[in-house]
Amino acid sequence: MASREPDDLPSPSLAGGFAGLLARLMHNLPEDQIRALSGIARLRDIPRGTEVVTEGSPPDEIGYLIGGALGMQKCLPDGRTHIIGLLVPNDIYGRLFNGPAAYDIVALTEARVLAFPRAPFERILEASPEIERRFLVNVLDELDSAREWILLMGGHKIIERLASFLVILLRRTLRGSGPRPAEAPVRVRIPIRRTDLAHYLGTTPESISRALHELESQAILRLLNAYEIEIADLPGLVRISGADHLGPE
Amino acid sequence: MASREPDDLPSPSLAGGFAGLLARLMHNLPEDQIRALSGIARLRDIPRGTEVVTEGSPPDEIGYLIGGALGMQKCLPDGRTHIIGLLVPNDIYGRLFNGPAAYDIVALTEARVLAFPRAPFERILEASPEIERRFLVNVLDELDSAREWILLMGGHKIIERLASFLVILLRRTLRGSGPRPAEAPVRVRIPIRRTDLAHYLGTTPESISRALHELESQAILRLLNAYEIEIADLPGLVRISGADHLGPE
DNA sequence: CGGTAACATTGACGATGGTCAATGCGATGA
DNA sequence: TCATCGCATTGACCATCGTCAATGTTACCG
Repeated sequence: MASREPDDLPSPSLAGGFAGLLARLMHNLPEDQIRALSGIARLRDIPRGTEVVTEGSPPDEIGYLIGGALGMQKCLPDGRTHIIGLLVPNDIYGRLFNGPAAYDIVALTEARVLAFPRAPFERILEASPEIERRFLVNVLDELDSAREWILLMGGHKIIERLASFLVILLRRTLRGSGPRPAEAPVRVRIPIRRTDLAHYLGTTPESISRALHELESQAILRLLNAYEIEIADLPGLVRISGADHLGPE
Repeated sequence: MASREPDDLPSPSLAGGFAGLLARLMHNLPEDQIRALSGIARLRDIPRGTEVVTEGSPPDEIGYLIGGALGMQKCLPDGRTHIIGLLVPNDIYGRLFNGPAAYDIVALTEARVLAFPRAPFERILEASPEIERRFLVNVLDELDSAREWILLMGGHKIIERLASFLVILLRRTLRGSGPRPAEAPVRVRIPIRRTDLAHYLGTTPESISRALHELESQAILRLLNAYEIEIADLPGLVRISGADHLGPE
């Protein structure tokens, strides 16, 4: 049970104009500003493993992730790397006005981004406070996401952390895709390898594997293959993720 | 070895004018805007245990922490609480333009803050893009702090997490206080109780205690009392923490 | 079609740390 | 001064998880 490619590009067939995407990204913006932004946007496909942003160097672009997954990671002195943030479609990366990046950003899968060259983007922001405020709100949301991860990492048992991860992944995956599919079993794609996921959750691939199969044996989910799972009991997953831990299962 | 009061107010004897503080908070701002901000600022002393911001309700003020410690915490369905962020002097809290707070903010010790009523603060921000951009940069820094914590929580052994915590605490405590005292033993005050610290690091008070005394037995630090420690071997502490950065700032 | 590479899984074992219970210590108040 | 309260510490025990080694599975390449 192992497929070698976690890659997953939903291939949004957008032909030239990004106005729709941008409108969703920063809704309620005046028409002319949407047009100004889409004028400098460039669609880029990024092969897996590419370093999109390198720690210590000021990033030369702001990116809006459309497909695939990016990981923010930090290399420790002992050679190991730690993933400290996962970017899924609809996330933004890059820094503004704010010096060099503090972390590497690496494509964990093949990825597709809408890239804004940094300088023109900043000029547009300076010229239009509405966009800047929209961006500020986006950063505040990122901050909430980060705090959510801190909460996740506080879970003692890794099955709790894994459940939290899946809940968050589910929510973020569904985010931005129309109406919520009510209460049917939902399929989710884990966009990264076990090793990366393990680093992300502060554990090991072996423990990830065991926890996943433990969840399967509890009928919380089904493992279709190494990267596709089907959530069969979402309330149960949520319960494990943080609420209930009185009895020993 | 236990003193009941972790409280600690450095008592900045500022008499009426906050211009100096504000100038440091948002340096490079024009004089008139500093004055506009200090016009609406209010100094508040907050007793320990007070809920400064309550989850779910839009905060009615933006705060700049001067003394003491605030904790951002989340109450889980099972009644436990998790600390997901620690605010030390020079930190900012509060949300702008952005809906209700996602977490409680509680005074872990007696604390002193410079409070800006939300509405006038937002008006000043809307009227002056410089301040707004400054605030954006501050939020981006907060985001970096949060990611730093995620990295910290990824450490497998709690002695690593504790060492990371102490390194970060040291840096944040020193931040904003003049030049660095070169290589002498540094005294640091842990501003919170063992239980809170344990929740923060995703562990238990017992393990915190053991890790602290383990560090002492390695001559990395000395425990003066439950809340005051003296860092005797900073490089050693950094080495154990796994990271290699003790940035300036 | 094999063969190999890359990754996931599984099992065994030992270390780390969570849990429970008991004890120590400092502050506060009668 | 003593009693008590809140918290920190310490010790014993055992569940959990990290580590190492072996095996299973899939994709890719000759």
